Amino acid sequence: MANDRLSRVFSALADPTRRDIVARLAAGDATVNELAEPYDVTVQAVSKHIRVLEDAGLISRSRDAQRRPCRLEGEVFDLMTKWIERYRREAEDRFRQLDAVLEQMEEQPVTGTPAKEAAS
Amino acid sequence: MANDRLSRVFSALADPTRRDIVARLAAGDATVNELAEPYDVTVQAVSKHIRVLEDAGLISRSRDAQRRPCRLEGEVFDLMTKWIERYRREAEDRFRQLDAVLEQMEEQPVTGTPAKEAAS
DNA sequence: GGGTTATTCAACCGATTGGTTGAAGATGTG
DNA sequence: CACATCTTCAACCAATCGGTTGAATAACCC
Repeated sequence: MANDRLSRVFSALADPTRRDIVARLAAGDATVNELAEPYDVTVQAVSKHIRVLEDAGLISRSRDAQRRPCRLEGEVFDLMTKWIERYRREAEDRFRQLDAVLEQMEEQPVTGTPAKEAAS
Repeated sequence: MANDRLSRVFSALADPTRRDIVARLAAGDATVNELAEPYDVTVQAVSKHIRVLEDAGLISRSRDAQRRPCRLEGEVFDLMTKWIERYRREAEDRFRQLDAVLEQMEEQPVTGTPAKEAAS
């Protein structure tokens, strides 16, 4: 369950260590060992984190001898942004609508029809 | 662990059912029962999902008799968008830089200084 | 007050997660 | 080839997660 792309991306970014790794990769490519260095967990744990980020499509990896340098992939961010912006906009639109309704109610207070719909 | 705001938000949105709930709330407020109706899980399960969304600050709730209508909160989206946009921009900048470097390498191929920095 | 409706609490369960240790691959270097 | 380095695989563990059922709250309606 929750195997779709968006779920994997959000799930990957739900961990602060992984977000930190993303942040550091934004400054430049790095190997597993380099990425693992600042944290006080084993390099295997970081390797797992990187796997999660890779599966989510947030990073890609090449090969340089024994090293597997990680690179941040910008594309996936669009996927998130699109989802987020869509619902944020709708929420804001609704907010503006509510404001309008409240304004009108002020001008011309309750007459009849007790308003009780909205969702259904 | 992973108790900071951003972690809670990303984690909340990592579940497709919860994203669906957010999507539906973008169209208008709704009660727990109304939200639970379309899914084939118990209302308790949905209640838990809503709790998670509320703890993440993605929704707020009021009271209407026994009902607890849920409303989408737009603000939190900004938090995500800011984080995302920041690193997306950096990734894209780096991408452009790389392009420039490759271009220059084409014009004037390898001379000396074997270039081996970038991350550290 | 008694019954109904809406929601949550509590305890439990199987799967997943983030971590560990230890061994195995993969690859350059003496 | 032997060895060191970088990375992953495998097995395990405690904690969390998404779900369940059953009981408890909360508020309305007759």
